[in-house]
Amino acid sequence: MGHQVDLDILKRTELLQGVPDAVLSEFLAAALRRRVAAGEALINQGDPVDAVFVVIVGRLRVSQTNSEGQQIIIRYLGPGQIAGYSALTGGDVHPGTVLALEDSHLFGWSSAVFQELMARHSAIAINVVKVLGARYNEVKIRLRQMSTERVEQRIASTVLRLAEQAGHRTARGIEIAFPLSRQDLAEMTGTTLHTVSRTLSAWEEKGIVTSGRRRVVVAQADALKAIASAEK
Amino acid sequence: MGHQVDLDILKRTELLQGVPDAVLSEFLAAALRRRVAAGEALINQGDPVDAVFVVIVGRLRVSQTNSEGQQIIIRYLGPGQIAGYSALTGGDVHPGTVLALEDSHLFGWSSAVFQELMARHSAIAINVVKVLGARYNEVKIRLRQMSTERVEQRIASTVLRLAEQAGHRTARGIEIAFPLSRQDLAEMTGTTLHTVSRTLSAWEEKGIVTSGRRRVVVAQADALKAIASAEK
DNA sequence: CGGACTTTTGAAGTAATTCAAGGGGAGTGG
DNA sequence: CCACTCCCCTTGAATTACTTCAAAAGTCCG
Repeated sequence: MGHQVDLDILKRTELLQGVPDAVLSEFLAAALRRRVAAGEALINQGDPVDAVFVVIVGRLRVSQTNSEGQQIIIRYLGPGQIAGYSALTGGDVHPGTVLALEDSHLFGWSSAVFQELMARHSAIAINVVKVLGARYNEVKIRLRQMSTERVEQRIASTVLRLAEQAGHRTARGIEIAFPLSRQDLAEMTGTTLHTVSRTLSAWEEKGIVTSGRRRVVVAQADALKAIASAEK
Repeated sequence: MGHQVDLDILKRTELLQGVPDAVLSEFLAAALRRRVAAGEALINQGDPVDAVFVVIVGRLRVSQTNSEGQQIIIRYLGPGQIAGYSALTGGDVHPGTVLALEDSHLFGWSSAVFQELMARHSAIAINVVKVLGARYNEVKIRLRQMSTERVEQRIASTVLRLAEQAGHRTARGIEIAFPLSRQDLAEMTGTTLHTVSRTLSAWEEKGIVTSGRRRVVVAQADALKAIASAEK
């Protein structure tokens, strides 16, 4: 892979967009490359923080597990996105697990290196502020949804969000581009796989979605929007 | 208020700690002062973002309301803490409301001024990253609690957290230093005031807490910890 | 002391979980 | 190529944690 190609990739990440080429070169020089096979963890919850990563190719899932072993899915990561924020914010252990769903390729920087780069280039720190602010707002909205909405609404918003983020137009509707089980949806919406299954079955009967083994296709996005906003 | 006194105040805020005096003077020179009376809003949800604030004196509550008018409490703010992040992260409207619970006094900076100061002093941007990272982690933990824990556990963790953040030792135990209604606790834990009332009554019977009109005193913090971690 | 707000508690109702059992699809190995 | 096995999904039935509805009893403040 050529230097210029790598620069172009970095330039499109949320972390480094709008940064001058000279600075990008510096980042590239300091970057370590990391490959993770599908099913392997890039970061394990509780691990000491040593580096921050940017996804180049692949898809990963960020989750958090409590002491009883119950897990929730925080978010999915795709190309251009940051994994392992704690190296930026000064945490000492990773608060969650980052698992590769597909074979993935990432650039990374050790905490110390990144902290130093961030101190020297405030544009980078400001990018981090923007990205973290966006994540913070997203999670606050999910918290509000968990507090005030019923399961069906939450599943509807979640499916819609995933269709937007990772949707793929097909003849039958918008297909979510990665394998998504009932259990996964349950861990995103704070319910059980049984309830998700019943809900999807009901929607399927009405023609709102088509779904199968780890696969969800949204046929009528507006119907889902109506459900999500409690217009029942 | 003297210049040096103001500097000492700024120095202790989460936003400006560890920053050289010269830079602090610059911030002070650019700061606007704002007073908000108890019961008044500093920021209203949906308002265009124009400034960011730091609490000097007082206590405020950050909440978010959905389209049905249901409200959740995101957090409480005390001296040294930031109100109105969106001016830092580049949002265009405020995602929540910040209401003064007591007469409060704040320093503020317009978005443009702060963005400029942050660009010139990466130490500030790095402080913001740290603070945002901490908030992000807190909200993720609350999201996990909302997803995986029952109401009683959530009320227990919330009361414990508040006792830690704003606790005041008294003869009867740790008293939460500000007025806290059943409704407030309900909006923090995603339940109803009825359930909170029943829960507190049950705890009171066991001697774990004492509580009254908008007042909560934790008598047995370890018992609450046991409940919070599902050791029943 | 009136009146507004907060809290309490019972009773009924319900959304969602838990328990339980079975079915189906995809991959594997004989 | 078929049978076996592992996942994942589905669906009923019973249970329950929590909400909703309703009414009354404090408590604080002007």
